[in-house]
Amino acid sequence: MGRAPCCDKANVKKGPWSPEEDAKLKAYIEEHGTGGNWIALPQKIGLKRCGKSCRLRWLNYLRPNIKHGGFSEEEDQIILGLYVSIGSRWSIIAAQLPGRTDNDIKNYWNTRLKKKILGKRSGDHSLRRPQCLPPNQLSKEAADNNKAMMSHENTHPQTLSASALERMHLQLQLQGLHTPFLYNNPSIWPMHHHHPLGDNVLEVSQHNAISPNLARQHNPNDTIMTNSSHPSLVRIKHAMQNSMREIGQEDLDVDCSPLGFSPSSTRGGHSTENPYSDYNSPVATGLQSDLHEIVLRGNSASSLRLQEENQLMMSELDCLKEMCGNFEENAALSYSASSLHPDPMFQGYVLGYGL
DNA sequence: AACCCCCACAACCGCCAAGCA
DNA sequence: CTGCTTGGCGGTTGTGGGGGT
Repeated sequence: MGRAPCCDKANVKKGPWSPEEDAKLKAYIEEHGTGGNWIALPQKIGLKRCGKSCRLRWLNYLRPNIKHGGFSEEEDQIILGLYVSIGSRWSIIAAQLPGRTDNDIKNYWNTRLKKKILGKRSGDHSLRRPQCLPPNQLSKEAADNNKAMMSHENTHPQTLSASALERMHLQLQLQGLHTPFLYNNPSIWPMHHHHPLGDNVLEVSQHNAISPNLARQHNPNDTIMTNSSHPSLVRIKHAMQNSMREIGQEDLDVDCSPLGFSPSSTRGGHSTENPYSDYNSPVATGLQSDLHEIVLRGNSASSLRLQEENQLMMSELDCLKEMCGNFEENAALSYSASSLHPDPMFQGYVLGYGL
């Protein structure tokens, strides 16, 4: 048995609101307020609309001081910065832009801003994978293939969500970086040797490992980035900090978010605070758990030798976890995990994911 | 002029969590 | 504790207008 409908769907009007309906709703709410019950409101004012529809109409269109269209360059920067940082949590992003609604920002992002950013590259090679389709195709294909993709993700942990990939694309686009490393090593690209990040991968150089164990397992063809003073990491962090400063959000901590995880614990929340601001928060801890889970899932069918290696890796990760207090070391964590993973395909995946 | 396609935006849908009886 | 109602959220669809052929 399904969920009880919020209203009598047979007797409610759908589709665009007429000026008369708008006037009725606006006049009533301005005089009486919502009464704390949207479901009962349409009956009170004689509107043949669903309560949820009334609420949405009020919040997104009729409410005072709502701005429509005409997004400024500054607003673009805020939206972009926050999207890269926290993903599609539109209500949180909207909270940073007075007069803008989450719906408005969502629409603006999906129809214009994303194209403006990602569409700069003509002949976009990142479209080689279905998850990297342009926005309009992305939503349609995502809907069509959702079940298949979910199933695929269960059995192929190296598959990134479209959202995570998109955010990585954007980050790299913002940083304007290139790479010869993964890009030049198709053997480690997951998904039928299609690069997980399209053509944008950060260039990193070989580096001292954080411990002898990490160094011991270091594949000479691989790249380990475990030192927080590594120039590339410092550069990324500064770029992130600068972009946050530019949009007037220097108090927003950029820690953790560059990993690109989308912690489920924040889904549906009502908080407008930055979920990544505290490394020891449940969200940040969840981030680490996500990484552990990814690594473990990748190892689920490992041999005994690989299991032992995995055990070693996990203890290394625990050490790193203790040390992780900022972005640089979070990046290092993902790099270490990728470098240690026994499956070359998986190494490439986490390596990319970490950025 | 008619048709088609694309785009932008409004609106809807289903899920989730909080609150309450 | 359980189940129901409600509000909030993000994803998706529907619709109308503009431009191209």
